[in-house]
Amino acid sequence: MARPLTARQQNVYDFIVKTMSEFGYPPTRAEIARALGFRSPNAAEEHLRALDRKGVIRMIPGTSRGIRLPANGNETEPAESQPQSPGLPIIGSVAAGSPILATEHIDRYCPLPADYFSPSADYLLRVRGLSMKDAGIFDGDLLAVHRTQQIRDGQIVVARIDDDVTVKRFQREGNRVTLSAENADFAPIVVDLEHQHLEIEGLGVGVIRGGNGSGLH
Amino acid sequence: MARPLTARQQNVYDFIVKTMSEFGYPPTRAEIARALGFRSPNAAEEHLRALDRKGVIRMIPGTSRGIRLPANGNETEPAESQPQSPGLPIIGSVAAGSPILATEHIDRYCPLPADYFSPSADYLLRVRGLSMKDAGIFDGDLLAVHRTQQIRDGQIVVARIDDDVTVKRFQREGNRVTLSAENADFAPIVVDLEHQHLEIEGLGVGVIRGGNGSGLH
DNA sequence: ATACAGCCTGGAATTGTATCCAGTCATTGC
DNA sequence: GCAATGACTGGATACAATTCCAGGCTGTAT
Repeated sequence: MARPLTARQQNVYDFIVKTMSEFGYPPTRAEIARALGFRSPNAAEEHLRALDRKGVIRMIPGTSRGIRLPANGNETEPAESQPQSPGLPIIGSVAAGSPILATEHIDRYCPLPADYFSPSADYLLRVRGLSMKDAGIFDGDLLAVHRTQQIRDGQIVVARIDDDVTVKRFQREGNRVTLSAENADFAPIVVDLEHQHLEIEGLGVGVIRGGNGSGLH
Repeated sequence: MARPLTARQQNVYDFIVKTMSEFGYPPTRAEIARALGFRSPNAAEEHLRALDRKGVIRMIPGTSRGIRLPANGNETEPAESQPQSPGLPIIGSVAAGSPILATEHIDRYCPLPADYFSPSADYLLRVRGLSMKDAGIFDGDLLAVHRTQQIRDGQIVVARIDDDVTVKRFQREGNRVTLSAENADFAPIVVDLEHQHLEIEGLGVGVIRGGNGSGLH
């Protein structure tokens, strides 16, 4: 399934979602063109065709405002869309192996909208151990993760090194990446990108503690 | 507010709701007429006017499919319950004076159900300062609070001493209560219940960090 | 080099839709 | 009896909206 929307296509899609949640009906070509600054409704039409081809919308021919959003992952506005999402999935623990993203392994949800965090959270990971205690992340906490590879220095990331998944603070100097724990008992991990493979699973965007009866200690 | 819809008006209204939940956009006059067996779109138009007059829909003039359902009761089958509470109120900051419980000072909500925590949370407080950093509560974090006076030793409480509100760990020995910060830079506060007044606002039951774009540091 | 997708302008044909006008028929309240 | 309201038919008009056609300009694959 080819799904990489271009930046412009994403703009159009976002405007459709926004319009539908705000007004209750989809926009016309002219409205899209006006909102995005096109001088021709045809520009909007072509973007709609592209979005339909990629499967994120469905066009109903010959119908005014004939745009549908198939059941799918969307975000932006909660507002009053009918499918009430179960919330953010809790997909596993860090330091207890690899988090598994398959739906069948998700047993719990935290009823928070994804866009409560910014950038928006894609899933939650339960953190094991105290390696990040000086960053305020304790054993049993849920870490909200935004799935991305774009990391800036000093941010907290979920990284995978040889099938080992950890939460660490990220620092890069040329080809050397340092993953630091926030706890004096743990030594930093230095990865040489030329010889070792480092995969970034995502960016830490939030922490939740005390949910599901785990309490506060 | 006169609101008794006639049977026919109810039919039209039901068809609008059904169409919107099924297709994602409202019907046209012609579609309503076809569905209800009218031979003229004008019949639908007049019903729409009546529904607009009675306030159950809103018509947007000059706009195709320009029908909106104002926030209101809906029915049929989409299994959509609207009594969606706004979530937990964020009622103020600790260490910046007294938290005010009046509704007019609540500007933000965290869209989490109260019973996500256990015992359930009644409100959220934004914590200022680092006095609880060793307990994983950092500056800017939201503390979920369960309003109660029943505290056990070692729990984290929101306490009020002479109009000063703080978050501390609670310890009681006879008539002497010790409120300890979780930070070596802060000295514990010892309260003699015979001479000083100590009011317990509630019990800390959870922590949320990173919401509302505050990010993770 | 050439082809192709993405992204856009400008114009125009055609159909979809909202909306008005003129009536008909029945029911209800005054 | 008469006005008011609800529930329509039938037809007409003007604008809203989709959709096609003919381009241009930028990249990135082949």
